[in-house]
Amino acid sequence: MTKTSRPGPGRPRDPDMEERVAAAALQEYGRTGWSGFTMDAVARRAGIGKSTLYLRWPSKEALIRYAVEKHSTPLTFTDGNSLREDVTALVTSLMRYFLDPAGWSSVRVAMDATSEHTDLDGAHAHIVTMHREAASALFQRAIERGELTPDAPIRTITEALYGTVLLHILALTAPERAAASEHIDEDVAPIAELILAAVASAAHATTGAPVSKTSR
Amino acid sequence: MTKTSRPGPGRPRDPDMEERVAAAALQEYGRTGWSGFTMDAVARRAGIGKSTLYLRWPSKEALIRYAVEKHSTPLTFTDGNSLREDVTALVTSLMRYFLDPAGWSSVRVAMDATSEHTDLDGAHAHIVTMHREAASALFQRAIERGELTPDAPIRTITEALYGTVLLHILALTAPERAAASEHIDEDVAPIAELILAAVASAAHATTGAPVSKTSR
Amino acid sequence: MTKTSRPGPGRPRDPDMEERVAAAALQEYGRTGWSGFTMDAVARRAGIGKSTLYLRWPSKEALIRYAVEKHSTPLTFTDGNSLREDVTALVTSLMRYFLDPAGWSSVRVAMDATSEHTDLDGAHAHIVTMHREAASALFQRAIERGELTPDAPIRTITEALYGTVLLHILALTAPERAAASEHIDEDVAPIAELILAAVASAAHATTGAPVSKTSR
Amino acid sequence: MTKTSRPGPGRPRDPDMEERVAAAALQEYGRTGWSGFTMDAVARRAGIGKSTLYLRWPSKEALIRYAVEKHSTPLTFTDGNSLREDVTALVTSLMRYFLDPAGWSSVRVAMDATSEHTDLDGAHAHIVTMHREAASALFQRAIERGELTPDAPIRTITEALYGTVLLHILALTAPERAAASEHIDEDVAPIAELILAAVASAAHATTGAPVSKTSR
DNA sequence: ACATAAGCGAGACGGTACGTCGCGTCTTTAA
DNA sequence: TTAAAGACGCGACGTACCGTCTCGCTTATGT
Repeated sequence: MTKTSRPGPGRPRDPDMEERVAAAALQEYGRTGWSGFTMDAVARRAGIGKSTLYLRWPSKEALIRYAVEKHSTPLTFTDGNSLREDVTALVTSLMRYFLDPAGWSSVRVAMDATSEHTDLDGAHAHIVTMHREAASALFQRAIERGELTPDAPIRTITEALYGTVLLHILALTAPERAAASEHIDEDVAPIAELILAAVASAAHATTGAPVSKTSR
Repeated sequence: MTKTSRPGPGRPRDPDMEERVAAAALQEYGRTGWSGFTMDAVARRAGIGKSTLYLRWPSKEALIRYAVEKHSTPLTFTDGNSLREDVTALVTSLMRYFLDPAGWSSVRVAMDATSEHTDLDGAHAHIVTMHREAASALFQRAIERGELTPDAPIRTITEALYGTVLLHILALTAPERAAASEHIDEDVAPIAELILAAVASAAHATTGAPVSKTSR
Repeated sequence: MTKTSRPGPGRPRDPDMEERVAAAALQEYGRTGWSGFTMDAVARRAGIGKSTLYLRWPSKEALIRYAVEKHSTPLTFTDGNSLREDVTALVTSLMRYFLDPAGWSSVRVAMDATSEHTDLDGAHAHIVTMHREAASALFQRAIERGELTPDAPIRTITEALYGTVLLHILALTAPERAAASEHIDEDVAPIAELILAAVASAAHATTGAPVSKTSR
Repeated sequence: MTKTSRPGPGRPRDPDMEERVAAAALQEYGRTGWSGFTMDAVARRAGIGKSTLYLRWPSKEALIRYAVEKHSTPLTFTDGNSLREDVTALVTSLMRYFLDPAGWSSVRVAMDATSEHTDLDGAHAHIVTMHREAASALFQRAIERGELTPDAPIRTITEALYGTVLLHILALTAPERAAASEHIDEDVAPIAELILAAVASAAHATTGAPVSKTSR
């Protein structure tokens, strides 16, 4: 994305700037979406000139991609002692992430990437891979603890976990979404329970080994 | 949206036009997303003048909202004999819908609606309500048939069903998405199974903490 | 320059606008010259959008050319009774013209046209031809009246007349130029006398026929 | 313009550079006029950095002023034996000077100086004074030789001489200008004759109204 | 010899104008 | 009355140049 060559002569690039721009870009994107996301506004908000913007990022798409990638790792994967604990933590963390403008933007960028001619493929792949790997690690630990059979449909379970949270938030009205972060646990509980129920049943269905008494 | 008054004098409105415009709008939106979705391009593709566009729809948002609402009811809710049958049919139908540019556009519009200043709230509400009611009917029938307890967390189950399908498609790469419609059943089966598993577990438990005996 | 086709459908072009723009353009050009002559400023001053500007004139050069051509005919060629009278009137008129921002701009445009890659050739030809024809008519009448021999070096005399006035003004300092229009006759007299002296001598030298007693 | 203090410590300024820059500046200015005369281009052409440019000249105007002043003394004033000889030599020299890009640039700079906010007043004064003094010396010698009365309108004659040459060249088309230097004498002769004729007439008369007996 | 000081090429920086294109509005002719 | 056409004021696009500002390097003088 940015120039990586040795310093050489000439004024060095301002290292703070990329961070300020990324923040400004996410604020603008979160405020109005693609329509209303203008390079002029980002430059104005970040207090820089447009030429500096285009010196680093060749287009609007490249800039929003950079901003999303830079801010898309606030997910805290607590290494808990049980699947229940891990799933609840992940759902909570995910819910917070999707309620945050930056996190929600990453989802919208992933969706916009499904259009052709958007130059957003890289961002899409980055986002998908990042989340997939995080969830895989979680379920892998569950398998190692014996809470999950090795042949469990991990990919589908992951999709169910992420998708349920995503759609739960997508279905909220604007005022509901604004107030949601104050009582996250109430929203998290039923989703986590459903996922755990699905996992338990799936384990039964495919292997017959009960998950109920596995932990501790 | 459109005028319904008596013919009166003057040139009659072109009845085909709204359909042509809706199709053109969805094609344009599906092609490049918000960027690249221009009224000029829609008018050009539909073979009409821009003023005709603004005569019917007051803004870009109104047009895309209209187009999405018009094309967002191809979901066939087969009134089958079992929950398994109904869920499989819904997941299949949903998968096809999301793989279609028009259906996928409705999702993207719902996402764009989460930004303030987009005037897309109406579209968001329409889409959410439509799907929610359809799913509710499905699960209501299951309760009547005794396949589901009346206190099952229908809303969360619905979110899981829709969300899993949505995220499954969102996570596909561009070539995978292009090829997906040829072997839908392979993608549908694991998702349907997981949902049914979750339903089965939930049916055996009370709403509070159905799987709680698993840990501790 | 502007579209000349039949009205047809569509909103007709604002006929007032071209005049407003030409005036604004000359004011801007007169104020700061090429540097500082910006399309944005012209649009702002004329109260129109930039697109309207570019709808009519494809470039900055085309606009200034148009403005200069439109305002470059205020020269009043009085059809007097003697060469002396005509020359004095032309020198006075020319002096006033060159002291006026619009007239002076036409000279500067003609000079800029001598650069390659300026697309100002048309303006140059227009200005030169206009003045040349006007002066030719003046001297032609003098020949018809017998004040000038038919083989007089009209072209050189014309160049001397225009050139002397031009350089007289070019050599003025800024404050002198600002005050010059208040006492034009003092500046005009010696120039007119010199031109007439040159004409008289030239007539002697080439033909021997005295000009002194020709008139009245 | 340049620093004149004692050497002191530090790297001495490159003596060749100012000449290279002046040449580059005149080439750029002659090529496209003010539009297209960019500091970046001058630096590029002269093979130096922009900071070096601004170290010596505080602005674009200062640079072009310097360049014009540096190259504006190629006029050779032959101290001939007669007014005819001197005038012919000056007209020839002037014609060559105005046909040369550098000389012509000095005229254009003088014209641009007539705009306010250009910081070109110094250049304007320099150019005007330089030429005025040269011509004055010429006519002063003629007076000393008795070829001209002491009360001859020297200033107006000078303006006529310079102005006629200037306008002669200004009225040329691009191809004519390109070919003009090959047959200068043909262009010089009529102009010199006209000026000499005017001088001759003026010498025989008093300043007031030398040709006044012609009319009325 | 070695610090000090200035010149120099390079190039990032905050701005602003370029000429293009889309917005939503307006004003016309044609159906 | 509606359709099609297209001019209009506005503002963002991505590019180029302005004049300023660090940089690393070079080339001198003064210890």
